[in-house]
Amino acid sequence: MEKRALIAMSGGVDSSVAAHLAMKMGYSCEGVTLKLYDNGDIVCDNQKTCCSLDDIEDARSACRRIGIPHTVYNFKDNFKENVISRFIDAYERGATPNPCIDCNRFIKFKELVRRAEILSFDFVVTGHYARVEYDKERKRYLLKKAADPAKDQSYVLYPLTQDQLSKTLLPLGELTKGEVRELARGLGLINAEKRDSQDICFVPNGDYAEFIRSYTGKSYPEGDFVDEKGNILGTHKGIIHYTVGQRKGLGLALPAPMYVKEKDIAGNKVVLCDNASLFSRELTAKDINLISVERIDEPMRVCARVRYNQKEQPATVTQLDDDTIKVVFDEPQRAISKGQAVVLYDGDTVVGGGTIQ
RNA sequence: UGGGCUGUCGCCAAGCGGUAAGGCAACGGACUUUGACUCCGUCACGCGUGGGUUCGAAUCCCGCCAGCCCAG
Repeated sequence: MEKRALIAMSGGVDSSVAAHLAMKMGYSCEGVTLKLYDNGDIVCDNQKTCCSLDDIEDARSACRRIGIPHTVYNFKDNFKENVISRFIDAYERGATPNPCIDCNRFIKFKELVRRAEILSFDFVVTGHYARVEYDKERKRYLLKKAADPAKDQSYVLYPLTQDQLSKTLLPLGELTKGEVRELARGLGLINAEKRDSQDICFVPNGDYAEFIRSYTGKSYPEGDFVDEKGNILGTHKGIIHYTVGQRKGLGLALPAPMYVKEKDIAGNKVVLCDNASLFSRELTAKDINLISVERIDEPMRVCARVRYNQKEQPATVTQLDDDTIKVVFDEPQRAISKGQAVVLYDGDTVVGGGTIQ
């Protein structure tokens, strides 16, 4: 019997080509676009979103071109609860969230996979640049980097569980972005030249602090910028405007550039320092997910990324308990930020990852 | 009121007679399915103000204004 695949289609080139490739692989395919929010809910002044009405139309158009049915699932409530709320909570706690990872973890690979099962699909397909393989010896599904190192997105997929990986197909893993666009052109897809998405999808204008303010209706009071000794350097615009390692937007004219070292939520202070003081060697991460191994029993040599698009850095990881790991880098890392993900690699294989504390 | 010092881009600051360095900030762009970082570009026809000297002044001279310090 023909296996059925549900393609998560954003309206962009990548997922459209992924749909085509899934077809070619012989699956019975159906495209779905997730409605994650209403444009009226967000501050929207242009079309740079990944889930706007136009994008749904683009996805529908691509499906028609490819010759598969297209539907729209309403995930608005789920998105609000698991992505937007967590995003805001993180900023209010002084952390720096990565909503794309939450969206993958809670929406695309959890709720969508669950819905797919109910509707008796065998697989969920996405346009992520990464690879899933089954390792017979270890009897585990592995998540690996994409063949195109420039577009690799394995970092944002580290939360995938064995069960989710077993039901996930990532057809773009072996391709470069150029090849994907070439395929799209050949297929006559209208989004072949559509620009890559960027910024937070629900904050298309990039002003996330303004988004939080208008979304919550709260005000985030001004406070002091202080140096590491506690000297007051100036006044900040409200603590949610800043993130660790940030330089721009402080508005302070000091002899040398200053960066955000940490945020003191209780004191409503933003602590500033010079670049050199931003480096540290270790971190702990919670809420972990391990992929290539069941558990890290002994200190393990890995390469780790502390943010998206960072070159991996050699480190040693130890597991402290079921949900906590500690990572010690060979060299100090710049601006390790609470709320961001640390992802561990063994060569091209994702060992696992967690949320930096 | 006497004496001294200072006044150059939003902030700091070079310049000391030859046609306005630099840093910080800001703004714009590149990069980027997160926030950041980074990179590139822009940013004083004018140097408190009014005169004067000079081929030529932010740079020299005089007056005025403003600020700071000391003395009453």
